[in-house]
Amino acid sequence: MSEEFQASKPIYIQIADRLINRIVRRELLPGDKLPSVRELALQSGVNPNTVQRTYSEMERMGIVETRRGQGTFVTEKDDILMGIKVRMKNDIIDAFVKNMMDLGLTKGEIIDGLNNFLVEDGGERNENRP
Amino acid sequence: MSEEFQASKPIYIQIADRLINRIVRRELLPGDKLPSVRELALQSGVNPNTVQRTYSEMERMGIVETRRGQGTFVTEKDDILMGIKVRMKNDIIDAFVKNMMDLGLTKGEIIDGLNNFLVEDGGERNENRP
Amino acid sequence: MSEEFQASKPIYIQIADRLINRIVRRELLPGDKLPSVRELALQSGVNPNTVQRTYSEMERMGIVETRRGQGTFVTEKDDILMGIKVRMKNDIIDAFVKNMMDLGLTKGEIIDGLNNFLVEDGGERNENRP
Amino acid sequence: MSEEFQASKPIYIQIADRLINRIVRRELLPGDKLPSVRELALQSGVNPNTVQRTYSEMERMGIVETRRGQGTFVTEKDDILMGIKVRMKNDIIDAFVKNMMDLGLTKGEIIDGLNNFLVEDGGERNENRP
DNA sequence: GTGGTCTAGACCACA
DNA sequence: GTGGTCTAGACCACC
Repeated sequence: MSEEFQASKPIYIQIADRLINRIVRRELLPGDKLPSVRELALQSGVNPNTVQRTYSEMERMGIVETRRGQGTFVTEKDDILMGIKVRMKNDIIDAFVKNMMDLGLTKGEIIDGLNNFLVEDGGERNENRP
Repeated sequence: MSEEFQASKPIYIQIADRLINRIVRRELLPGDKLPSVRELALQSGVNPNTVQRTYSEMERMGIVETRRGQGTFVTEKDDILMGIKVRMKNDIIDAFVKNMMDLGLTKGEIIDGLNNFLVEDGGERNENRP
Repeated sequence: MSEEFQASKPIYIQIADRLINRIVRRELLPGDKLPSVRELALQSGVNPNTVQRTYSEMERMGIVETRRGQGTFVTEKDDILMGIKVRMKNDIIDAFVKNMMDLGLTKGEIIDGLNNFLVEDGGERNENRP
Repeated sequence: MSEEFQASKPIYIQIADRLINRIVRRELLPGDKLPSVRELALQSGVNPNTVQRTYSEMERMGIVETRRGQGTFVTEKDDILMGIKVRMKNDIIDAFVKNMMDLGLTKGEIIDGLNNFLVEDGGERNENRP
C-alpha cells in the first residue's frame, strides 16, 4: 500500500502537492475532511511526523484548517483557494518562460515547442505515468 | 565582486546552471577554456571546493572536459551539447505541462495562459533581470 | 580499527570498490541498509566527507538509494545489480585481453598463461588475503 | 598529427606504455634509437617536459639508456627486457584473477568467461579500436 | 538519528 | 599554473 516518492523533493512537500492538486481540481471541496494524520501516514507508507508536517505547511498556507479533536478540513474560504490556484499557475508559467529563455529560445520558439508537444504527446498524458 | 545565491538550491548546481546556460546559448563555444577553479571561486565568492564540484558535475554530464594541468574546457563534441539542449528543453516543457494539468487546466487553457503571459509581461523580459 | 589504503587510488573509490564487491557477491542483499556515513567513516578511519563521496558515487551508478533521513540502502532493482556485475566482468576481461595482446601474446598464449597461473598459484587464493 | 589520450592516466605513463609495448613486441630492438624528446613531443602533441618525464621513467626501469649528446636508446641488456615482459605479464594475470574473484567468480567461470570472449570477439581485436 | 552542502586550509600529481 | 583529493569542523533539512 506504500507509495513511491522521488528523492529530489521532501516527502512532506510531495504529499502536500498531491492534496493541493486535488483541492484546486475540486476533487476535494471546501469543508471536506482530510484523512487523519495516522490514516494518511499508513496509506502513504511514511512516518506520521511527516504527514503532520504536511498539514502544518498547508495550514500555514491557509488551505486547510484544523479543529481540535475533529480533524483537518479544507478551508471554506473559497477566495483563498482561488487565489492559490491563480498564484500557482502564474508561478508555473513564470518559471517555464524563464527556463526556456535561459536556453536562448525566443518567444515564438517557446510557443512552437509547447504546441508541438501538446499535439504529439499531450493527448495520452495522465498523472499515473512513471 | 561576490554574487548572490538563492538558498533553495545547492550553490554548485546554481553555478553549473549559469555555465550551462551560457554554453547552450553559444556564449561559450566548444573548445573554450573555462575559468580555473580558483579564479571562478574568487569571482563567485565561494570556496574553491564548491567550484570543483561544479566542474566535476559538468564533466560527468559530458559538457566539459578537463585536461590534466591545463584546465577545464567546453567539450568539442557538438552533438553532445545539442543533445543536452534538446533534453533540457523537453524536460522543461514536460514539467510545465504536467504541472499545469495537475492544476486541472486543459490544453487550451495552458496555451491561452502562456499566450497571455507572453503578451502582457514577456516583452520586458531580458537576460539582465535578477 | 582503522584500515589501510593504497596511495595509487582515491580512498573514496577504494571504499566503493569494497562495497560493490560485497554487493555483487551477494554478501549485501538488495534492500540492505549500509552503515551510516559517520559510522563507516569511523570504521574506515577516514573523514565522513570521504564516505559521503563514496555513497554519492554509488548512488550515481544506481547501486544504492538514499532515503532522506533514513540512510543508504542497496537498490532493490536487481536487474541493475546484475547489469553492473556483467559490465564489470566484461570490462575486466576486455582490459586483460587488450593488455596481454599489447605485450605481443597470441590468444593461445593468453589462455596458457592463465591456466598455468590458476594451477600453480590460484589454489591458495582466497578472499582473506591482504 | 596530435594523438588522443585518455583522461584517467597520466600522459607521460601512456606514452611510456606505448613505447614499452613496441619494445617487448620487438618492433623496437635493443640498441635502437628512440625519437628525440622534441620530435616525440611534436608527434604526440604534448609538452616536451612530458616526454622528458616518460624517458626518465623508462630509464629508471632500465628499459632505455640515454647517451649524452646522442639520444635515448633501447637497452642492449636483453635479459632486462625479458624480465620486464615476464613481470608485466604476471602482473596483468594476477590483477585479472584478483578482479574476477572479487566479483565472486570461480576459477572455472573465469576460464569460461575468457574463452567465450576470445571466441566471440577476440578475433577482430586490434590496438586501434577506440 | 540520517544524508547533503559548504568552508577553510592543506597536500599532491600533472603539464 | 592546473585539477583532484582529503581533513576538520560546521550547519542544514529531513524523518
